[in-house]
Amino acid sequence: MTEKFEKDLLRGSLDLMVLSVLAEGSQYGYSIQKRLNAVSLGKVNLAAGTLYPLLHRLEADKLIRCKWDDSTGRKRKWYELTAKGKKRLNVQASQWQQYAECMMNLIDGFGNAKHAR
Amino acid sequence: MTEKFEKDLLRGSLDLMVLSVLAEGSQYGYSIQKRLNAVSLGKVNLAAGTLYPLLHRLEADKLIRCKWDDSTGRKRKWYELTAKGKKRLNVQASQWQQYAECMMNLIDGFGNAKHAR
DNA sequence: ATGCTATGTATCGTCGTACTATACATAGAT
DNA sequence: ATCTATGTATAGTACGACGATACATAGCAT
Repeated sequence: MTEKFEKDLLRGSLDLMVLSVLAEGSQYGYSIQKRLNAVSLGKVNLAAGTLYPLLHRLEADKLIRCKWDDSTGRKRKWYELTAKGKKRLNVQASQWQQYAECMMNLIDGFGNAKHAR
Repeated sequence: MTEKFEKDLLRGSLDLMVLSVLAEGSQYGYSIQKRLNAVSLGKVNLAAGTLYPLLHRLEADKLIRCKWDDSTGRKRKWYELTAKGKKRLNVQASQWQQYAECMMNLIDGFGNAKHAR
């Protein structure tokens, strides 16, 4: 049974996750949600009440821009990265990797699969 | 100039960090603060207002236990992991590693040192 | 002696964000 | 006709990291 990550684990990296997904190409809210769920093997399952405010925040910060499209039957709000958003993605990703390296050093030896079972 | 990590990045992993440090041996608050600062190359610099409530929380959850010691001149509150704390450390570390793997897949290609400079 | 810095622990109020619950609407399937 | 999946949205809540503040002592410099 795949369990969700503890919510606070994701805190601070959800923005980065969404920006990363959008870097693969334009998406709308619901598809971002499904995509994150897929790449995380079910462990990231954003509630709508998390995702949409987050998208609105990114948009307010000019990191993404959107346009409505109802030409395909469904009314969807498509998002894409702005130039500022791409820059932010690089900065955030870089910072996350430093953070990860730091954590790895700290927890090295604990929680390895072979010990945790 | 080394900059601190964004605070929200740490949220959800500070407990794990502190548990990891205590797994190296008993420490008191101030020394934990200094130790985290050292291993993170200055990027984790916990404010006292962050650390002490955190320690009290871990203690309330029986993950750590403490005893005062003023035999060395300084009055210090020494903390050590409980059995429950060690278990929690393994679980949290394992979960963090899964989270990290997931993030790596997502942000692979962004923020690499060679791209970010 | 006096002041400054580092050490050491503690609490309070604020802010941001992830969550649940709720709401609404349409498409497709049974 | 009803149920599920799709699709977007807001309101209220919970909680942790932070800055500000407080207090006390040790050691050092002037």
